[in-house]
Amino acid sequence: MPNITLKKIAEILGISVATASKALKDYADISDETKQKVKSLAEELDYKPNSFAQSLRNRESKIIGLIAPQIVHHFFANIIKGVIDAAEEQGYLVITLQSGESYETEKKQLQLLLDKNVDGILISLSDKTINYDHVADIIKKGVPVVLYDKISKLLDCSKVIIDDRKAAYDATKFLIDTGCKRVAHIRGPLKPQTTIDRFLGYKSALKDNNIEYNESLVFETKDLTYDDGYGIAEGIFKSDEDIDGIFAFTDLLATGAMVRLTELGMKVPDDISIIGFSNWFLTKITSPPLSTVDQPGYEMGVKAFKLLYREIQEKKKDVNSPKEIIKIPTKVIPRNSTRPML
Amino acid sequence: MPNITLKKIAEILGISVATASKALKDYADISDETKQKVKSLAEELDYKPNSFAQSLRNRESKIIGLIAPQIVHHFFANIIKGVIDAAEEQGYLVITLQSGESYETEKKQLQLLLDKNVDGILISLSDKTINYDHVADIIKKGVPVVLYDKISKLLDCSKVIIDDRKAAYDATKFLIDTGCKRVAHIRGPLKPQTTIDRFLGYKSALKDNNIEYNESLVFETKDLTYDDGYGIAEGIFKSDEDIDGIFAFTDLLATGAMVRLTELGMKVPDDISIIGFSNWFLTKITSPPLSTVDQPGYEMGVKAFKLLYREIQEKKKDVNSPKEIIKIPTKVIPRNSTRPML
DNA sequence: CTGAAAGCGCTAACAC
DNA sequence: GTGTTAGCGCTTTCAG
Repeated sequence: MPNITLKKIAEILGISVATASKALKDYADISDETKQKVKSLAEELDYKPNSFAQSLRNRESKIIGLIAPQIVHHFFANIIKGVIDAAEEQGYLVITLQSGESYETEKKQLQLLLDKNVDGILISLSDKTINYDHVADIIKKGVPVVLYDKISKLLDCSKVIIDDRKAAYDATKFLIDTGCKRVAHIRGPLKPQTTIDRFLGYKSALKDNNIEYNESLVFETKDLTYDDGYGIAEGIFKSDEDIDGIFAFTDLLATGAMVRLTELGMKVPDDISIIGFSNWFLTKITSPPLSTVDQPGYEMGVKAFKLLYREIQEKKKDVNSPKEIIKIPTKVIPRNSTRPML
Repeated sequence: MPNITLKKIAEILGISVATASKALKDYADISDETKQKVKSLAEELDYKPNSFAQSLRNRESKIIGLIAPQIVHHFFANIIKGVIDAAEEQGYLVITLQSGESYETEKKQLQLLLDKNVDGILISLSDKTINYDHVADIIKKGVPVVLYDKISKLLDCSKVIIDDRKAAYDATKFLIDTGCKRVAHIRGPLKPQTTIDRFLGYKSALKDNNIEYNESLVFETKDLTYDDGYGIAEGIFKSDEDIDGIFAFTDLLATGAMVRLTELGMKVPDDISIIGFSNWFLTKITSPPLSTVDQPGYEMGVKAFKLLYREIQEKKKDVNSPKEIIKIPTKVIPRNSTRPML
């Protein structure tokens, strides 16, 4: 059951393959009559151009690659969804790969995508990636690359990121505005840029509100899990610093801390206000529901694809506009783990 | 900066393209010396075969398509991860698409994948899909297709599913074994096969334990959300049936019900035991942590790919082994929303 | 052991 | 307006 090819259509109609090809593409130098004949026969036979042949000729696959550190992850899943939707709208399909936060895997994945001749790559760097040559190399080769979320300032390409610093600033300010005087910060190791940025946002919100930064109000966990939040909470409870507010690096950390603090007899938000980060699904069902910062993953995915798409188009036309960095705005979602605004 | 092609390698070495090609593929009729020369030059120049040309010749893309109803979904995200990992191991890449539970979209997506000449397709049917011709058609055309999770018995192809009936049976039996006498069931509309199967499992567990099935212990919600669980709980609370156990169709439903029931003054698990379904992440952080049934998504993804892979191989060899249906076993995860086993 | 030739299906420059 | 030709890069007979 061989597939319908242009050749077959041409044979049936007694015309040349070239004419058939042009007719389907509405070339100006083909008569309307022929166009009609070709098109209707193509329709009738359910002709589908062979994508391999097209790609081989046109040197484009209409496929892009997407590398995420994780897939089973609310935020990244949303990004992936956004990318896929936006891509589909432009006739692109998406090959998704996950690095699992491993530098070696990330490197390998990148090569797999290149081997498949994807038209461009969207990548979020693994936390463990410290050398960026693998990405720099392909950028140098002229492959359109856009970094999203986990980026590196050392890489010269377009990027889409959360405005982490501002987001953290807003969250911290929100705590202060709702009456907190001694705001603690729970975060992971100061390694990824996001951690640094949120920490800086936290600090500058304090400063702008004339609260002195106090190192002993910063609690560092090993990972960013629920258990880490749960574990660190006792230290907050026992601290002599009269902590009355917590800005946690993630919702998970916040939730863990909230549960533990409640167990220890503190009332949230009356004794202590807690705000998380990401607006994960789970924040709606904690008790009390967790105030948080919404990180619009879907939108990020859409924007990332659009940037990449533009670069792909520009590459075809051999133009080269400057790299762009898009910061996606976030917003504080007040729920009941913080006090109401006065 | 043109790419390295076989032609270039052949030119440099003063041999023919054909020889170069065969040398790289270790054909028996090429001298070891030539093989070595070709291979080392290929290595040196970082030669990568052009995948389009290969695909065009070999009629295979080494890409498979994956359609899921949702991506932002713990269970499906796990499946996707499993598929991608298993595929990568065999040198396959995965194009992921989401139907968003729409029949029309599902149909369109399928076509997009076909147009890209994927070597096979993994699909989980949308809840709204009632006509299966779009899938039946491509199976008939000989495209390897494996259904996973949301399947239809009407489709003649290999399938990977959760043993829903047994899982529900086990969950219900677990409630009974831990002392529940009047077990309610919360579920969505009896539309997808999974809903039916879990309902049947619930019923037969009752029967096997000499508990009469009672229609008024079955609560049907419109959707499967937290809010639906929350909303239906009052009915359970006010019921005259002395309900002391709930088997909910999903963790979300269970969590919503648990929160509401607690608000209404019931003690979980002392007054009422609750067990959910799926072992979503959130079950670990509810209070009390929710007992549930683990649905191994990752494993399902791996198995689904393996089945598909086998079919792809068989198709190449033109053999045709019978379709296979794999049921993935689940297991009850006892946590604190149910009483301890005696 | 090696290479010439054909062809996968499509597109585009160029000729008629 | 239409057809011829060439070629994208690779694989695989088949002839030498």
